[in-house]
Amino acid sequence: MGRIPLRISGTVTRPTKLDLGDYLPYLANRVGNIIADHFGAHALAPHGLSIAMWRVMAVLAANGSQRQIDLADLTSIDSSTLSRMVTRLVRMRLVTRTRSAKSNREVAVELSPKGKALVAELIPIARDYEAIAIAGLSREELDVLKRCLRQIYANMKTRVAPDSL
Amino acid sequence: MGRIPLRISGTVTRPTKLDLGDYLPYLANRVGNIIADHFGAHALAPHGLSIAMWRVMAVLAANGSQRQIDLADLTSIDSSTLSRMVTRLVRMRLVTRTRSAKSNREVAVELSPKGKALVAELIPIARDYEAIAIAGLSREELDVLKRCLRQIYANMKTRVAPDSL
DNA sequence: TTGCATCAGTTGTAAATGCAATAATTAGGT
DNA sequence: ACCTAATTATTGCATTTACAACTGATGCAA
Repeated sequence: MGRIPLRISGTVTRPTKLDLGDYLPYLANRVGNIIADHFGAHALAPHGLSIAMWRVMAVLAANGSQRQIDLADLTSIDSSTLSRMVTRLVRMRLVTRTRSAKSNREVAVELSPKGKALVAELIPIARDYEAIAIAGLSREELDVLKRCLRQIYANMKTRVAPDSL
Repeated sequence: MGRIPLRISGTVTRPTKLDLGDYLPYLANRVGNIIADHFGAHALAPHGLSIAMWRVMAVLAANGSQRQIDLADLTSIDSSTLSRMVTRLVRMRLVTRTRSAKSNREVAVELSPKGKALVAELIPIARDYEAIAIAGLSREELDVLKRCLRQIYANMKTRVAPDSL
């Protein structure tokens, strides 16, 4: 993994600045957060939902009934946090939590009718925010952008979990 | 902001699923977080630093001495959180906090020599992680990617603060 | 100058988070 | 079948976080 120090007049020098405006992880994080913050403040907060809760509901809407551990994996939320979050969502009558049929230690989390209705209401708004975000980008640029992001995620994912090594 | 409902045989139907794998805010967030997590676990944790702390130090390295309120703005960290964080960084002898010369209510946060040394040590590692992330992307794709991310951020930024409106 | 608004930073407090430990169940090997 | 290991979810607890209230300092208008 060759970081090559530049050698100037016999002395090894390393750059001591990182131009954050050109640093990909920073750019990606910033973009992901600013969109989420706007959507959260305008669309989610009125319903008492956090961004994390929204992600859970979106995953449930897209993939159907899930075990908590799968939800945790798909949303990158710690399973203990998720457990308490599902409790809250159940209290809000947005999801149901039932013991799985085939395995008594598993739990099946599912959108309730009320949850489905709310997701259906929020999805177009989420799309609106995406549209605002990508304004001015061409179809081709957008394709490249998404493909690259998927590729990068795959690159990091195969690089094993962040805690191993 | 035209979300166009599709009208099928007289009934207005709205899509009730969001394909997260094709949804830009999700993709961006996921990418930003997975890189940060890897870097945090491998490079930062051994030094007792969180990702938020690293961002503060990177900003200080790039932009020099800053007031806390500016740091808060540049890093998107709440000013109260930042206040306590700077206290920790001072205790670790990585930054200094001195009363600003021209205004007795302001504070000037600056990297200490030890902080500078640590940043200089970490920057090449940060670059390594960026390199791992973008493996397989062409120069052109990378340019498009970064340009698009900058554009998107600008789009959202002009859209006023997330709490106004 | 005086009074008031604004600004930078800190602190109080309740809620949320993540790690570790635990309970409860299932899977696998011999 | 039996014992052990692995899996899933929950809870205890210390840390972290964000919002609000507050302190102190500065700016500004009359």
